[in-house]
Amino acid sequence: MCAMTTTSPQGRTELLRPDGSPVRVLVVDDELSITELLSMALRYEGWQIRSAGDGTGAVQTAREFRPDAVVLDMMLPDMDGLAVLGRLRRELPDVPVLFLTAKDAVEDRIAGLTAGGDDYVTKPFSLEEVVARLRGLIRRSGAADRRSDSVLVVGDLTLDEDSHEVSRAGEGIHLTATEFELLRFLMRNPRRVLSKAQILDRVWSYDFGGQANVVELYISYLRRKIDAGREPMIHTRRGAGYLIKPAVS
Amino acid sequence: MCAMTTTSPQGRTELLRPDGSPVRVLVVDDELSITELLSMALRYEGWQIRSAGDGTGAVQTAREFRPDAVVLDMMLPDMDGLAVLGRLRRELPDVPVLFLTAKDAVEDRIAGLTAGGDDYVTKPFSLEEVVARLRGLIRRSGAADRRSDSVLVVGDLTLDEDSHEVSRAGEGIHLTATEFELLRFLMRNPRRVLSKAQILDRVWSYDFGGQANVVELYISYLRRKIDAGREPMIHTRRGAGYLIKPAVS
DNA sequence: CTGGAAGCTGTGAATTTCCTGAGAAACGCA
DNA sequence: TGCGTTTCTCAGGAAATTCACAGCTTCCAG
Repeated sequence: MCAMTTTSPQGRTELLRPDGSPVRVLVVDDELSITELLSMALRYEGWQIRSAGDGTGAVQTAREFRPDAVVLDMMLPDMDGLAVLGRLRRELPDVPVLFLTAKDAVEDRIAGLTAGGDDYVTKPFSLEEVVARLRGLIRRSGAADRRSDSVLVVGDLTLDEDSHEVSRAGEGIHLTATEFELLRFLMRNPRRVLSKAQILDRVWSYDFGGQANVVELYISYLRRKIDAGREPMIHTRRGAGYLIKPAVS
Repeated sequence: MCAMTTTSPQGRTELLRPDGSPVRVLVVDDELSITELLSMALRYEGWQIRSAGDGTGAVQTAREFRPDAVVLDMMLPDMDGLAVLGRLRRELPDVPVLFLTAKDAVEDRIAGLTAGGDDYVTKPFSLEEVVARLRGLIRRSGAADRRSDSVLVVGDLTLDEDSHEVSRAGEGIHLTATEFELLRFLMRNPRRVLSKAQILDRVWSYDFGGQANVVELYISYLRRKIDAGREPMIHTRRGAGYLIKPAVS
């Protein structure tokens, strides 16, 4: 009845640790709104989340929580991001870290860090991006059970999360970054109606304040590239949202 | 926490908690008429309901009531909706929340709310919509989730609440949003006569002031699409209402 | 058999929702 | 810096949906 399954609440396949327990992620940011937002979204992935508001708390929590991955803001009140990283590494030498950083402060410091297999996203980020990067990190770190499953397939449409390659019926399709994220979100929820609000919340960055019809616009772009001439896979449910499903159905 | 389903003697599927006790829902709104309306409708679902009129009361009640889901008006007298959400989350990190919000306030403030798996409906809402969304949230918040839970079946007629797809005898049928909600209401109460007043109260928003014969109209639409030629499933009980049941009977 | 009540449905108009072209602004890269 | 690409706003138009109205049919009581 309540047995552990490999199917997440969304009906997608879920990352699990080798022993079947949920993946653990530690979120470190001093802005409460950010930790809340991330905690929510990552819990929804079926992961176990703890959060900390500063470097000291992060190291402490890490020590007893033993996370499989850490989301770490580089800008913390009490400690420099690098210092936190150092101490984290002393506790958990192999844990992969996803850095959160301001847009402009990227190049200099992060570049070297990600060489070790870590990754980063810039603020403001989209949740799809964070989730995707985290999944990648966890998958590559070997903490998760199911390895090398980075390809989403819906009908004759495939999307590779690692190489960012998309093709339909074997034919390669070039997508822009936003188009790619939108399609990934759709494909991670096949045959499910996703409202424009859900899509906006998930695919666009959390501070996006624009018109909601960007979703319509990008759906329109995607259709041009994905459905173009062929049997349509992206469908509108008027008054409800959009969904993707195999063409033959 | 995980929800399971059982079938009541009336032939109606209801959500239950793992230990067999009824699902608990906390309703938070400052308008008494709204909390009353919702409490009534949700109790009718077989759920256990508590209500609160402000943020403080909501947090207090949540602490001891431990609800499985919360219906939360974004516009409360003492606290901002987001503030209430924050405190609720501290008490119950994983409880799903259904937000009630004014129609025009959608764009600005909802951003980010559906990201964590929460959902919202705009005022004025229809009860069917609230119930359906709540069922979805509760279902998805549980560890065990079977896809079939989202599919209603009556005879050879099926309705998928996730994909919003309807088919009879395997043949897909396109329904508009209102038709879909009406059919869902009928199918959730098979073999039961539903009066036009009941239907109006559940399927149309609570402030609907139009002609009562919209129900007849939409029943007519549905028949054209569902029964069209085939053995009829939607029946009129003159002077009483309508009911749906399997064709062979 | 008949009249009224209840229910059914065609017509059409108002409204909502969605799609998409055009162009401005922002971005990335050389 | 300059150029091509990407993102996004705006607005017009197309299409779908909702609903009122009114005439018609069906049912039933007397």
